[in-house]
Amino acid sequence: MSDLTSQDQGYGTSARQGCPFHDIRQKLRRVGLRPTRQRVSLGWVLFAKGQRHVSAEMLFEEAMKERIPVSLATIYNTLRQFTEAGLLRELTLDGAKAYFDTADHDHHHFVVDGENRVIDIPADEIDVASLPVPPAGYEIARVDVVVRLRKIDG
Amino acid sequence: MSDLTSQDQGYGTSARQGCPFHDIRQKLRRVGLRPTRQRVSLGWVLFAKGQRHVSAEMLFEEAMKERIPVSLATIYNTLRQFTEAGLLRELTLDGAKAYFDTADHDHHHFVVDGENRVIDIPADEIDVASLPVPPAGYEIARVDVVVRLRKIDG
DNA sequence: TTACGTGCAAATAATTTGCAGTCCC
DNA sequence: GGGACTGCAAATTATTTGCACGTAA
Repeated sequence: MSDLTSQDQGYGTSARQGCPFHDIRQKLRRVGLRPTRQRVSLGWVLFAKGQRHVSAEMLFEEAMKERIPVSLATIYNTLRQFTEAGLLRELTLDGAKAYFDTADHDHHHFVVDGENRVIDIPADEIDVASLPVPPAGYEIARVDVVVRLRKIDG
Repeated sequence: MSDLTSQDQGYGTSARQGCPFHDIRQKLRRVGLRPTRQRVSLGWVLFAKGQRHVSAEMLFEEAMKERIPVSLATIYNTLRQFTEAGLLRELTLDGAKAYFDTADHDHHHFVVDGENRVIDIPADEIDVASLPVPPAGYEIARVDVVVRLRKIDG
């Protein structure tokens, strides 16, 4: 915020393959969020750089690595705002940490019991037949399937 | 612990319908947990009294209501131990709170977005066809389906 | 008896919030 | 310029832990 004023949009030219910054800005505007420097940068990490599952801490470290000046509080705010805007999905696993994944496709998740790792299950590899009837007054907003894995004894 | 010594096992005779305390003791012994006063009492609340989904806080309040002298730390310990023993299942939803449900049947869950409410989906009302192939070295331990509900706009 | 369990209070860990300064439109 | 956004640090919330005492086997 003080030592990076000259890197307003680029964070080094090598990171600009495909120049997705404009796309990110559009994406943010479309959901009513001001494309601020932090949001655009974090959006780039999440949507252009291929980070699919992150916790607040992971995104923070990723941002540090990319020389994106951002505070942890803003990471939390941004994850929340992106989630509320529908750009991300919260995925809460055992333990107290929340994970977020990019929400642009329909998929489910493998999670390994003790590990902090989440693996996508492509939508066509799983099939939920016969959804239950929701209680009166409610409709199904979405269905999350979490397939918990166990290391094969070895 | 000091004012309830005379209620060692009964907590009032009216609560003993069917006298499930012995069953609870057996259940605990079977999984290698000493049937202490607290564990038996909490087990009774969870398994005999029909409490199906609880958070630590809910179980604590329930225990207070039943005049079961138990500390919050013991609630946490007990929930953890029961879960490790396979008597309970942890169900982590959005937000920081963990929920636990009795694990003796195969079922999934409805959850309503903003509310602290969990509703069982009977196993026969949902059907996951075509499970995905787990990554090499792993096997599927269990599949959790969470159907998120939204109040029909009113 | 003796190891295991429990209660208390203090310690952690993740996340949120209040407020002063900053930036986008 | 003005309201939305960010950063910092302090506050909250859920949960864990260390240790002295109590209790089941």
